[in-house]
Order: sequence, then C-alpha cells, then structure tokens
Amino acid sequence: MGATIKDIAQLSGVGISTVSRVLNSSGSASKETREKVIAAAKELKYVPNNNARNLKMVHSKTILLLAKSIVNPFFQEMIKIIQNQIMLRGYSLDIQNIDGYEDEMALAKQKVLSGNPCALVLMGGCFGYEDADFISLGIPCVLATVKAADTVDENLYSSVLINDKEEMASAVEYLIGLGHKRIGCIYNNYEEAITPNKLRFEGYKMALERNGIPFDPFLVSSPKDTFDSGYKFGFNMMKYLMERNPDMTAVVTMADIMAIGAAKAVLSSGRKIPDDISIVGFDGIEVAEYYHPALDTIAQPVQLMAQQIVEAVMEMLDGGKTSHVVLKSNLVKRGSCKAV
Amino acid sequence: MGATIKDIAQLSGVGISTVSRVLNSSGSASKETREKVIAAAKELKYVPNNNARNLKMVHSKTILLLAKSIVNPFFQEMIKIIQNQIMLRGYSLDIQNIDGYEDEMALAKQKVLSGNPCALVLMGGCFGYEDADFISLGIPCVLATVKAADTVDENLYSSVLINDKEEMASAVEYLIGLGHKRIGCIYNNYEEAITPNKLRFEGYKMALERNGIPFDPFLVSSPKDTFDSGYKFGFNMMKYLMERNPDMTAVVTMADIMAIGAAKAVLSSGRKIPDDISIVGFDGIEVAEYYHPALDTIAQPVQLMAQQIVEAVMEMLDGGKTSHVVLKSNLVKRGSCKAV
DNA sequence: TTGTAAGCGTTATCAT
DNA sequence: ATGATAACGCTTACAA
Repeated sequence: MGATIKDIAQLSGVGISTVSRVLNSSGSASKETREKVIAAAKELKYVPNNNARNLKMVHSKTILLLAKSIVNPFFQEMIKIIQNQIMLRGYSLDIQNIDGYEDEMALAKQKVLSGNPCALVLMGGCFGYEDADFISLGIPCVLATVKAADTVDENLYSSVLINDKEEMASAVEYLIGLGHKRIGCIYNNYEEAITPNKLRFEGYKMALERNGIPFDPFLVSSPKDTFDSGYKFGFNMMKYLMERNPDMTAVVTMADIMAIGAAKAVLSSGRKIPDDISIVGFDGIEVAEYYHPALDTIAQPVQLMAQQIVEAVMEMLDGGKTSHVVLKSNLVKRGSCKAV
Repeated sequence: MGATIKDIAQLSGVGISTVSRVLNSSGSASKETREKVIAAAKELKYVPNNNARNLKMVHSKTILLLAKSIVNPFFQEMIKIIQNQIMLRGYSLDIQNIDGYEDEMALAKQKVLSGNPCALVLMGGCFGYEDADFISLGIPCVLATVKAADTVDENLYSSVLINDKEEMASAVEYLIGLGHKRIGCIYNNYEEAITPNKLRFEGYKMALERNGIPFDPFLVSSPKDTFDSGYKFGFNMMKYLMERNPDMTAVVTMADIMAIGAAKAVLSSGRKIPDDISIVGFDGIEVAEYYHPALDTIAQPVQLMAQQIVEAVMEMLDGGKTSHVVLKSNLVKRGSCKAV
C-alpha cells in the first residue's frame, strides 16, 4: 500500500533510522541528508503509520477524549474546537461517547490499554475520582467541566471548569432581583454522583437561602422522573412543575437544551415568556439565541475552555505540570426574563 | 502496563499463537485449552492492543468515519447511533470532522495509510467521486446521504441516502397545495460541487415547474452571500429575502438549522408563523420539534439510515458485496405552515 | 490441536 | 552523523 520509511531510506540512499530521525526532527542529521530524505518522502507521498508509531509507547501523538452525552450541543462545539487545535499541533484525537450510566474511568483505562493514547481528556462525567484512578491511568489526564474531590492530590491531574454553584446562584439571584420568589428548578442527576448539575442545584438552593427565600421541593423536578434527558426532559418537567405550582413565575434549568424544552411547555400551554414565566438556561449554546424568545442563559466560555484544555494537555505532556483553571461565565440577557 | 498475550500464554501454559487463536476464535483449539486461556485472560484483565493488531492489515476492526459539518445535529444523531452499533459488533469507530472546503477523499486516503482502518464511511460531502478514488482507497467505502455520479461503477462502493430532489419537491408541493405561489428558498452550496443541497435546490425548481409557477431567482438566497452556515445563515438569508420580497408567503430551507434561523428572522421582525410566513425545514432534528411554533419538516429516517449504513459496511466487509439503498423521508406537519 | 517463528512500520539503543 | 538491530504486541503461515 503506502510508502514506508524503508522505501524512503532506499530511495534516498540512507539508513532507515536516519529517515526516522529526520522525519521526527529528533537526533541529528546533516543538512544534506535531511533534504534528501524529505525530498524522497514527498516524492513517495509518505504518510506515517500511526499504529506502528503508537506501538512504541513513548509519545503516541494520539489524545483520547471521552465525553458524557456527546449530543449536547455545548459539548459538541467544545469538541470541535479541541479537535482543531489538537490537529494543528500534529496530534490526533480519538473521541468516544459514553452514556450517562457508564463508568468513564473504567472505559478510559481500557482504552489506554487498547489504544495507547498519550493523554486523556475527560469531559462531563462526575466528580467521583480518586488518587488511584489517575495513578493507574499512567498518562496525563485533564478533566473538562468537572474536577476531582478536594481529597484528591491536585498534582495528579489538570482541570478546566467554571464555578457551577456560584454561576447558577447568580442566575437565580438575577431572577430574585427581578422580584421573583417562586422560582422553579429543572434538574436531573444520575444517582448519587456529584456532577456539575448537582453543584448547580446547590447554587440554586444557596441563592434562595442567601436571599431569605424558603426552599420548596415542590418547585424542583424530581430526579426520579427522568424521561429522556435534554429537550424532552425539560418539556416534561416543566409541564409537571406548572401543574403543581400555579404561582411559579420563573424557572432555572441545568442546561439550555432543557430550557428550550421547558420554554416549549410554557408556550404550548398558551402562556407567555417572559410575561407569565421567566426562564434562564445554562451553557450558552447557539440555538438558544435563535429561539423565540431568545433565551437568557449562563454562557460558558466554550472557546476559551477548549483552548485551556488543549493547553493543559500540552503542558502536562512536556512538563508534567498540572494546572487548575476556573473560568468566568457570563449571564446573557436576551429577553426571556422579566420583572414580576 | 497491561497484560499481553504473552503473559496469558505463560499463565495458562500454552503457546502464544494458541492464545491468539482462542481470543479471536479463529482456527481450532481444544475445549480444555480454550477455557484455560479465557480464564487467564480474565484474571489478567487482558485488553488487546489495537495498534499492534492494526499493524497487521488483514482486518483492523477499526472503521473510519469522515463527516462534513459534524456540528449539524442531524449528523450528530446519526453518528451516535452508528457508533453504538459499531461498538456492539466489536469494532471501533474513528470519527473525524471535515470542514466544508476540505477534500474528504484526500483526507480519507491519508487516514487509510496512517490508521489502517478496515472500512470507510463518508458522510455528507459531495457527489464528485470517481472510480479511481474507490479503487485507490483499497478498503470498502459507504457513502452516507450522498452518492457517486452515475458514471461511477456501483460495485465499487455502497450508499445510503434519500431522494433529495424528490423529497424537497414534495415539501414545495405541500406549500403549493396550501395555495402558496411566492415561495422562497434558503440555499447554500459550496462552489460548483454537487451536494445534497444542490439536489434539493433542483427539487425546489422542479416542483415549481411541475406546477406552472415561474422560477424567480429573487426568491433564492444567493450562494455568494454565505455567512456562517447554520442558524446564522438561515437568519441572515431570511432577513434578506423578506426585504427583497414583500409578497413572499412561504419559504423552504435546506436544513432544519437554517429553518430555525429563518424562523427567528420572521418572528423577530414582528411577523407571525404561519400566519404571515410558512416555513418548511429539512432533516427532522429534535430541536425543530421544540421550537415555537414547532417546525414542519422533511424528516429523514435517521435511525434507519444509521442501521443501513452499518449493515452496508458489514456486508462489504465479509462479502465485498455493495448495496445502494434509497430511503423514504417523511413530511412532518406540526403547524409552521398554513393555507394562504 | 498446538507451538515456533517471521513479519507489520516505527522508534530507540547502540555501535561505528 | 549515521546505520544495524532489537524491541513494541499481535497475527499467521508453517511445522510438529
């Protein structure tokens, strides 16, 4: 099939290892041979074989990305940017979706063995990691949008995320500032795991408490009622909340996709947004901007997060140094909220 | 790091090739050794190394999927299903996004060399393939949502798609049936390539002609005005069309994401859907159902398409036989269209 | 039925 | 600076 370094060696009349050295610009080679080799490589349209390369574990140039709920447009956008950045740096990205109930760490360990990636990015997922996980992985790991518990040694991994609790609190306080008192919360969480959603839920409760508004479980969609997550979940939960709480004037959701579902429930019941119900989403996905009315949301800095993730990977790759960055989100007001 | 077949061989007291044979259930082995080997593999938590496996080209168990515009939720959903199916069958999927202007065939050839996949799925892209492309690929290729030109030998590849031209025509005729005569068309196409969008555009023109309505280029968003494609493109094009055509009563779009952008343009200008403008999208993505009003659309059978794609891959993989299936789409009426 | 041995394309360790 | 040569983990003739 394709040309190999052996062919290049033959054509350029040098040794096979010289070719390897030139092509990886590792080790030394005279200008003369360098040129000969590169010319031969071009002529033969040489494309390196990643499988052979990755067999040698030192630096496999393949980064593994495991994403929970890859279908969320928010992750989508982030992944796309990451893939671009990674490719520009000469690495390739192996993307795998994981379902909500799957154990991402277990899968990661398996994939490390089967694919020999040089680094791992874990996106979404939960906060339930332990020292041992990162150690047994054996490769640099960057957590995206989540962090490990405080008990975990921060030198074992890097992380890029926002302050979910605080940001959600600011969303709720935005509503409170508009005079809302009966604020619903559309929330789902898989089992007992600590996830970004759980933290956001805590932010919701914290904001209420800070402002002297009693927490009312009736205003929270029960995690037990998990239909399909996403749009449909938001829709069903909102219908449920409106039935139970005729006095509810606003609602916050864990994600824009839920907010859109919720908005649909409001509008199709004949109510108006924001006149009857105010809605705030979370994430800042593009389509929320084109909804009508456009949805207010806590917009995460996707672009920046993606960059920081790649940055963190690269840093760990050549220095081994870890970093933990917490980025600011941005409350975007577009008109789906109104003073009572 | 991980255990290798060598370790298994040692632990179970058999030869290394016997282990390989048992694990791949190729060749023969006595029940006794089979059990010993499997037990050892379990004990050592053996995970096969794909890189080593793929180095031997016969059957690499990795399928390459190249998708144009991976961000379109329609492709997203399809990819997710494909990935699931592929994994269930013991293969792994390598997904790569390609930008609109990139040459997918060239990238495919490169990836075949670098990753040694056993099959290729090309999603989206254009119709500009030639015999030589498929031959030089050297592995089975399935085109998803597109097809090669008629001049290309059908035994060289498989395809799964819908009849874009006819389906779009049915969307337009649905509007015509409602009494619409001034029907706009939001259309973008990269350069001169034949793409699904181009075929849909032809379907638009065909439907007009069939019904004796003159084609008016003023009602078509010019391909030259390409802003960002997607939501934003739909939004900008719709604004443009409304300005130029005060008498326009309906519009069809090449994709639901454009339809959403277009709908936003209508609604934010104070007009009503469907009272002032009727809109029909294309694809059948989930969010179009939660838009308000919910958007009428030509829904492609994503689930079925994904299954057929995987099916086609598998068939080519073990028999080499190609197939070409054309699936029916479904006009979903949800209320974004109304009689004039 | 089983084991030995020869690669697959690369990188890395040595001598030279 | 350069070229043999030995891995890497696995598959597969080919022997036994």
